[in-house]
Amino acid sequence: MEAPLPRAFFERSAPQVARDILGKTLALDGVSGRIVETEAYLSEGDLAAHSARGVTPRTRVIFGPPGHAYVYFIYGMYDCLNIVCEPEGVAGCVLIRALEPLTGLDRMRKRRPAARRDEDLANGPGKLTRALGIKITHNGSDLTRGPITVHSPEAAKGFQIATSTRIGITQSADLPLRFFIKDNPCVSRR
DNA sequence: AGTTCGATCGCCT
DNA sequence: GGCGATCGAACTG
Repeated sequence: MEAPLPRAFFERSAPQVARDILGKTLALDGVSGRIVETEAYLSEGDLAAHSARGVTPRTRVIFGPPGHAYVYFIYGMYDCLNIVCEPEGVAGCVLIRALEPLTGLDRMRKRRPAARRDEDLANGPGKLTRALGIKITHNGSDLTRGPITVHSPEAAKGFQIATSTRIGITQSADLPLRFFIKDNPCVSRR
């Protein structure tokens, strides 16, 4: 596995990072997957962003330096992984919504017994954190140092990027900030 | 201190 | 397609 993506990769606008990170590899402790679906959350004019109402104990890391994990606990059961973007002091992050499993499938299956097919192991934001073992304790983790890392794949595959509105939000719901690899079977929704 | 509701998932009909 | 699980963050008073 090659070196993790450098901090400069993440020190850009959230929509830019959300597009460019498609096809990259997310890894933790030998378990990894190809990022096939993301959503961008903006620093300004985005009421759906957790950072929209300023710095709180929860949203603190979103305003911190880029390339760190923002992990939050939702619906009493699920952890969701975001990657902090933009220069330090500016909010903005990318929600990782789905992975195509690459390595460590046996461990993913143990952690996700409800998944009937391998495509279902990590095809949702709550599913992929469970499949990889990502929890709230990883909040603030530096992705350029690990243990959670993002890499360019050894051999890049060609793919088309599709865009849509974001899933599961009620405010700022019309912004086209969801990005996914077209026709990939591990995307959470068409 | 109490209330509301959520960037979800899986099971039920 | 609908809904319950399950609990913390944020807001109200």
